[in-house]
Amino acid sequence: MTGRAAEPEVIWARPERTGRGPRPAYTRADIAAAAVRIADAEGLDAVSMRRVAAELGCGTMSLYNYVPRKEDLYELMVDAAGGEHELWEPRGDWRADMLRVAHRTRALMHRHPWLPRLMSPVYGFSPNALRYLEHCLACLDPLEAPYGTKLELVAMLNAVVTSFVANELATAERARSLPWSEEQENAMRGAYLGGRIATGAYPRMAAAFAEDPGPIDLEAVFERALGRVLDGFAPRR
Amino acid sequence: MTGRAAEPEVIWARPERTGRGPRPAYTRADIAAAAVRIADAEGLDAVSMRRVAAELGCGTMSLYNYVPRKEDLYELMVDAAGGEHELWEPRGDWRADMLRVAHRTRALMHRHPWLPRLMSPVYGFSPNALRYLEHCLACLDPLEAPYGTKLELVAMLNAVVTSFVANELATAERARSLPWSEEQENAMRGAYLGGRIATGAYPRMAAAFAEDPGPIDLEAVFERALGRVLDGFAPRR
DNA sequence: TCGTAGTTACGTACGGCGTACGTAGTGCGC
DNA sequence: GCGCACTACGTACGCCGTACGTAACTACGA
Repeated sequence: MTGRAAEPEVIWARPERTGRGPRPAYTRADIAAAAVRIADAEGLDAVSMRRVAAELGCGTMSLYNYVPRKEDLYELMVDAAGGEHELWEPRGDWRADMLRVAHRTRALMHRHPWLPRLMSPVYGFSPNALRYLEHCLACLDPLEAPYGTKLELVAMLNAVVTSFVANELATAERARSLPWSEEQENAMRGAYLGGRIATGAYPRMAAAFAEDPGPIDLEAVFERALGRVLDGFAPRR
Repeated sequence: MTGRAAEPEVIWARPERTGRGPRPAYTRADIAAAAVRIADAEGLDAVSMRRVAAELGCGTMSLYNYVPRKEDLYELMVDAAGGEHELWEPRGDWRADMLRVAHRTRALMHRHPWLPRLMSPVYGFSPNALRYLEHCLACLDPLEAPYGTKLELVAMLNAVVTSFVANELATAERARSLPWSEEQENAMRGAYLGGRIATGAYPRMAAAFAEDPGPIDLEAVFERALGRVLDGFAPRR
């Protein structure tokens, strides 16, 4: 063995306590909670090893006893958020159950607006992610399809929900790091877009914007999107 | 006017040349190309203002004459990549045309693996994004639906493609910043997952993994996903 | 025609980041 | 009860984005 720093590992496989040495002062849950608190209050970019350590009240480098790399801290955060997902006994209607899953996921992301950004496929197998996946599959028991198809359904639903919420939250989250307000940002991007469209170079875009001046009902758009995804998996008759 | 540093602006609205002062040494395209070259070769995290300036052969701070903030550099990159999208005259079959769009988008993301990470909804209105959108709408001319629905279709297709490719590339891109190889990473995550499943706590996951030992055909999965999205928008008969 | 305002170019510097490394103290397993 | 694996954490390094100041330069208004 040359250097042991480069040994691959998943944080979930590493035991929280090994027996030897002093009792650790914090649990993984403590650390995740601290990081989540910071991200909720000040945005994901405020989550640094130093900041989390300060929140916990310990030295910066002590954190590295619990979390080998910053990426693992992110994994902890995603898993902690996933733990808030309350599951239920499926009622036998897979469509209704999956709609419920999607709505809860959206609500979760509204509560933790940094979630979409961390929703990398890599973090897909944390303990709570496994719980969540198993629950989705349970909801899909009534659907007659191979598990492969069911996994594709879950993946697609998650993709659509994540993308939708990311869109919803985009400017709001962006505004955190900008030296001007969200309203200014929106006004300015709107003005620019209007100018571009007014050139006549994008006739269909122009028509699209001219089409319906009514306010967009995000809830309806979301519901429609979910319905379409699920329709794609309904057994043909 | 107090400070003019905080005036909101889109980089695309700012003229490349104002007339006064010395002739700029580079164009926006030069800068975008340099950044894209670095990201392609060394990963997105290697793209820093210093690195891009070095690639161009100018001082770090000179870059800020062209690009007010690093985020704008990202916008430039996304737009430059979008410029590679070759468009065509729609043939009248919106389904076939949208499939083609999706396949080209996927190919583009394979060529520029950092694209999914930058595919924030905020960058949605760069010049080439507008071109792309207009082209999608042109492809959708034969589809009898309001423009709102068509935009929803494009958004959903993009979400699915982006999520799919992000999944495809996940470990490969991740391996760039890890001190161990992609194979080690995969082996280790696989071993961990196998261990979790072997506990029996996730019976459906276990069944899913036991179901089909054959190799997954990514192309087929992709095609199926696209088909399902488009089905959701096909006019009911 | 010429002064000057608005540019470009870019060196220096600041505060922050992730984290490698070394040292000191602690408590379980042999 | 010895030793080792662990915890705690200060220091330091090399990055990062970027604010600011200075010098050279050019097109415009007088």
